Amino acid sequence: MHFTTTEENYIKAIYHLQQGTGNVSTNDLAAELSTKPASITDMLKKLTIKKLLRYERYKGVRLSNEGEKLALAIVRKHRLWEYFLVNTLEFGWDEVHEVAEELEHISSKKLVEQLDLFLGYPKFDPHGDPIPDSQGRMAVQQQINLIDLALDIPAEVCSVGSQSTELLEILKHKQLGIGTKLEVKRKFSFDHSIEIKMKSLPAITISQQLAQSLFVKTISND
Amino acid sequence: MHFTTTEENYIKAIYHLQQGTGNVSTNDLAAELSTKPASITDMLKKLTIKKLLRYERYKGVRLSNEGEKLALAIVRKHRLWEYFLVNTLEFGWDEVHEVAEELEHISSKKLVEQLDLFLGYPKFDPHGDPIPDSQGRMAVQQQINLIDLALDIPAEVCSVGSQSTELLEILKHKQLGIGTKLEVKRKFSFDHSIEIKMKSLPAITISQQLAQSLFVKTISND
DNA sequence: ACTTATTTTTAGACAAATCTAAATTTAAAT
DNA sequence: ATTTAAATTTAGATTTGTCTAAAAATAAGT
Ligand SMILES: [Mn+2]
Ligand SMILES: [Mn+2]
Ligand SMILES: [Mn+2]
Ligand SMILES: [Mn+2]
Repeated sequence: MHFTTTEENYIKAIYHLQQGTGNVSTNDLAAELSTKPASITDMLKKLTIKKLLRYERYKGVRLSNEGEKLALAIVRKHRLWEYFLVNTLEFGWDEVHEVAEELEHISSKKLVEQLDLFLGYPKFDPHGDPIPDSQGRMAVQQQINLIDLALDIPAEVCSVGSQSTELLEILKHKQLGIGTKLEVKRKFSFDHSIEIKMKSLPAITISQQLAQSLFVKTISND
Repeated sequence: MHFTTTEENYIKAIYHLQQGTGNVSTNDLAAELSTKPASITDMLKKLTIKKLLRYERYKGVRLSNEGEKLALAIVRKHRLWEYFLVNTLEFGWDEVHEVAEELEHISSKKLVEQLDLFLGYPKFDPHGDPIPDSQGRMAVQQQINLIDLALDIPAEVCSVGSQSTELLEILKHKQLGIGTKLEVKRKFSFDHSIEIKMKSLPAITISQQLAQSLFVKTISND
């Protein structure tokens, strides 16, 4: 079965948005793909007929097994090309995404496998995101301690180091929690406190102790 | 200015067909692109507005300077990618064309330049066709003596080693001339004669003397 | 529970690239 | 110079992916 670039972009967008457990909403997809909700609905119907996803009107959408297989193949290509661009062609890691958005749609199976071989079967792309292997399997996401996160890398809190009431209290007060997206802006060597920035909030400083109890993963905006 | 994959394919097809001096006909383009003449006419109008070609109805078409620049950029990408596939990813030279047909439309300028650098600025692709440099310049086509042409390589007669009446006579009789497309099928070590095959004609044998007076170039069906 | 707001879907339109069938222009043949 | 044939262009229709505006369904607020 062959799919258009547009169809593949929809499948990949759904894949990224469905990582939580819930269904993906039409509006979220429209935002992700920079189109209008009406266009999303049309395409969802089309992709449902092609058996790539399970969709019920007004109830959101999830990928079928078929769809997830396709999504992983595209993500695999995207991240392998990013690795190639950075490690072989000496691109900066901040300039590869756009190019990979095009390269991920090249269809040759042999190309992907030979590229993977040539690169030495890398496990993570330049942004720290895992590269699916030819079977769609990938290494578990690296969880980095927030204290070790490099400056200006978008990340998302994915686990906490303790369940204590005291930790919960301070997290609530600072508006931090599982899923919070942030970047580290400064690190102070005096007391190892760090300054972090969350979207649409002023930067705040958190202590070494607090930072050490938070684990983050780099964000796969790929 | 940005162009669609389809537009680029038209430009490249016109480039390949206009290598002689005449204008390119609608029918020839339709055959080359596997579309119908009516579709060609529509697209020619569109590309004329975009100043990529000079077209007058019923009179055929040629690329403008703009169009030729674009064509050379696409051919450059196509042949660089072919070189990459064969020399870096260990493809066979017979399995790269289809893939390069897709890769030639990736738009990143930096990608092409870095790829060229990585490959060491190759001058010819795996089929012997010259690779345009970043300015669109390319090495002159290798002219191989027919006696040295390897078996089963499609080639085209591009010059003769003498202007003698005698040579002309035998060429005419064997239906050989400038532009004749052929492949060498066998080489006989006894007298160094060779058996050649021209499309839609039975194979014929020509002498060492005749073969030595013909020069061919490998055919750029890219 | 009822009203309002938000989300989602439908209906109808549009641009890109293609096709078929018919009309027009150019070329070839008598 | 007509007639015939071939090449090319036009006219009208189709498919894909998108849009706007209006209708329908769901969620939120009181
Ligand atoms: Mn990316
Ligand atoms: Mn990435
Ligand atoms: Mn080729
Ligand atoms: Mn080639």
